Amino acid sequence: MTTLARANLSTMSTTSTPIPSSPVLPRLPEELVASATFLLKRLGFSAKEQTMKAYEQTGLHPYHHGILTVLGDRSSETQGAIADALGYDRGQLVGMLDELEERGLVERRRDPNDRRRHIVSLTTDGEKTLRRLRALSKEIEDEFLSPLSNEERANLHALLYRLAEKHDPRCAAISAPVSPV
Amino acid sequence: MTTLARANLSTMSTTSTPIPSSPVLPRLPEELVASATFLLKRLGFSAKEQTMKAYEQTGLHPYHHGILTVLGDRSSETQGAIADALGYDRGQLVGMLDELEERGLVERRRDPNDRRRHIVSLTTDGEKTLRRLRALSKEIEDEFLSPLSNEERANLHALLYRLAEKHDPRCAAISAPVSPV
DNA sequence: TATTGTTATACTCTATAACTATA
DNA sequence: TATAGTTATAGAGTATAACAATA
Repeated sequence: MTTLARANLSTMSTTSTPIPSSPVLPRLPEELVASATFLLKRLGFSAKEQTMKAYEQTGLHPYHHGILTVLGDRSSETQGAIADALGYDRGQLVGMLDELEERGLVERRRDPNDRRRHIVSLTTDGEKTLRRLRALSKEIEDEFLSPLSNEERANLHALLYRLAEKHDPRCAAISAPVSPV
Repeated sequence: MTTLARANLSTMSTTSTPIPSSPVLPRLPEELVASATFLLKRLGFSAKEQTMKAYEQTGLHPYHHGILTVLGDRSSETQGAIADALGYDRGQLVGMLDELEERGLVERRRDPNDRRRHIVSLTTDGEKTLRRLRALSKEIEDEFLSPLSNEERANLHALLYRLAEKHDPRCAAISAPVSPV
């Protein structure tokens, strides 16, 4: 606002006649914006930022949501299976599960058949929290995709999915492709 | 909301999996893969990883490319303008420019009109390196988008750009002037 | 000896703010 | 006093490896 106007003025005053066509507005080189990969990286970062911001109110991180989702999907899993499914490091997962357990959202019990293993499952509170996080995620997604129509959103998803099949094989292990609108 | 067809396979109960190469790939919950935002975050990360990997051979980082591109586009800029254009932190930029300067790719000179400022520009070697990095980036992009046809790539880029206009205003069209409020 | 979960360590980013020299 | 560039530092995040219990 005022800082922009001031910067503009000072720049104009220091040089005699630079290029009058564009104002001094910080913009990315066209060349970079023309790259889909570049946009993908920037938007992925924006999406992550916005998601984390929105999750602050819950006291949980998006990766907590990931864990709860896996457990909601498969009812119970060993820690190793959870880590592998999400691509998390097993050592890191321990701390995340500690936090979820402290809040009473998941519980760990020893596998009687292999006492090295912990079998993790959702508590009732965990299921409730999962439903809340699902709703929150839907809000975030709706906001993030708001510039696009429903058809465009489906189109985008289909294209991203095609890329994910190749670059993020964990996404591709599902049998069927996306059904367009 | 179910844009994906139901996965018909349970975890490990199937023995007739037609894919012989990979054993049992741990998969993400369908619910997550169904989210375009989720895919965007994962793919953004993959793209970043692959780019950094490819840049290793050059001894430079992708953010170095960003800086060189800005300078190639605008011939010379102050450090603050470079940082603002790319969204980098000014403090961080100093170190990056040190590295580029040590390699003789850019040069800093004092602005005689305002001796606080450094005006940065490409050297001849810097221009050559920029051309090399452009070619490398093109290769990376081509590889990353390889599952898509040319038309699909253009389609994807258009959709991503629409999102970037909202979430990463630095990407917004050059022609769009700012209405001073 | 290999594997599951755990813990500790070290290294990379990033964000913040103090500092200088100019204005 | 405010700004451009520089430097230092602390915190988060991440990657790695050592470790105990069990197979």
